Amino acid sequence: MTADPAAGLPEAVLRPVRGHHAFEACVEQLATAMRLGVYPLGSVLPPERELAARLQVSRATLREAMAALRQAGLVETTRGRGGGTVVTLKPRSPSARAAARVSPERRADWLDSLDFRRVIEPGAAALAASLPLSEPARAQLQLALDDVTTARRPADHRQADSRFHLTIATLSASPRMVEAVTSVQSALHEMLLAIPVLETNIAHSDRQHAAVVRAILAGRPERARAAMEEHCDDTAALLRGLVG
Amino acid sequence: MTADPAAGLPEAVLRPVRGHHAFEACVEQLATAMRLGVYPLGSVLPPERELAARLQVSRATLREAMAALRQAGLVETTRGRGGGTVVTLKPRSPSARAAARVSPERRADWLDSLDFRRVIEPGAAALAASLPLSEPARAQLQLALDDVTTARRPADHRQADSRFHLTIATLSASPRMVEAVTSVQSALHEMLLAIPVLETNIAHSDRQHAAVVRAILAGRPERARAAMEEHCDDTAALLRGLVG
DNA sequence: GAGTAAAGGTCTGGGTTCATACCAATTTTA
DNA sequence: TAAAATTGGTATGAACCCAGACCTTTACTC
Repeated sequence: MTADPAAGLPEAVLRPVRGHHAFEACVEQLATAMRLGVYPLGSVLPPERELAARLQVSRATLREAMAALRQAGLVETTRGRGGGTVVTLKPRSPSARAAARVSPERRADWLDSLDFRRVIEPGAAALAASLPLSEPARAQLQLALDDVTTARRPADHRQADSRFHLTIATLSASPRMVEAVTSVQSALHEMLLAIPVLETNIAHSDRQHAAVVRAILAGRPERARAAMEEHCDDTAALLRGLVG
Repeated sequence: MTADPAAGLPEAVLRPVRGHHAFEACVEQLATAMRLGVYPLGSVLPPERELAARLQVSRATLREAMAALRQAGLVETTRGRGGGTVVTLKPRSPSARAAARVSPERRADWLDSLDFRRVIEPGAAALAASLPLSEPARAQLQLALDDVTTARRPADHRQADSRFHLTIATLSASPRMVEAVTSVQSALHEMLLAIPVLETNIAHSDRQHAAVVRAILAGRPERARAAMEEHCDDTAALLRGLVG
């Protein structure tokens, strides 16, 4: 008799070993970073050699990605000292394009990201609240919150919101957490762009953001978690019906 | 004036674009699956073509990985119909090898995985508890629990434990969750092997496992989360000192 | 104005990976 | 016993990716 593989596990555990081609992955990462406002309109990307090192690809490959971004109009490049690549991607508002053209796989991934988010982001907030935060860190968090609340146009608000959530993740000081939140925010961003959503209740959302920040700064993990959970639940409720 | 990239975020968000060489990633995934008991000793792996499709690599690349596993003595292969690749890797007991030879990066990753685990596994348990589970799913969970409690040798217990946690993740029905738990369990497994740990308190651990299962089967998300959190905290407390 | 520094642009040789066939061994089945 | 089916084994040419060196443009410094 030979042993059986554990029922059901193999299918779930063995995953595609890498997304796609390296240069596509670079395009994806950089475009995501720009869309989420990590590199907002007008900011300048690091030099090619540095970016290549950070993404652990050769400069040749990174340059292919850059060429694609340039061609797509997301960035512009100038040569010479003091030159570099600046972001020209303007934050987009939610468009009226129907979500009908979305593939079932993507739709499933979106729904998954909502479930995952409800675990990961409250966890990140709680973790951040449980750590002793440096003064600069506290200031950074407060600044990220202010950016969200003062953003006027919806597109700017969207980017500031992503940055806010990413900032909390970085404060948790856990690389895996940052990666998870980045992934989730990217999916969220896609959903919000693809869905002709009623102007979300920004005031409501901002109150929840503020509550999360208060709890983190006060060092109250459970409270931070609960506040973020509520925030995720409200957002998810809004979206779940529209993509289902 | 040009916009600045959001302070601190770029460094955290831009991550290496892939784990380099596809065949190494395949080796890693397969070896992990075997070590964690997803494919226990004596089980037979899926045919090469199927594995290649699942990992989304070419068969040539997958075969390179297989050759490495074969050479390392983890698997054996026979040809012809009914042939295939069987697992020959015997589960290892925690060895007395000191953890001193571990690189600082790995050590940091280990500590990170403990923080991350405290968020992800309780979240997975809660999510699973919040879903209506099919009868086979309930049976699978119960079976996984029984495997842990009845395992005699420490090495078998270790594998059954990994399988138990992975099973909960799959019941949460979230691919991202499964991936996160797999990553965390892999790190945990490394730590437990590298550290000459006192025989952990298996009875205590089993009681906690049982509590988690009860909560999940009863459909009590908060209780499941709390039980799993306690379990993670206890394990982490044991490990944190030894690797720090 | 000459020189240096910092950035993007280009080239080359070699290793990896891919897709797609086709071959060989072995068991099942007709 | 012969044919079919399933599985691992092999081969080939194209596309991709890498490391490193070198060139060009531009701004700052002396």
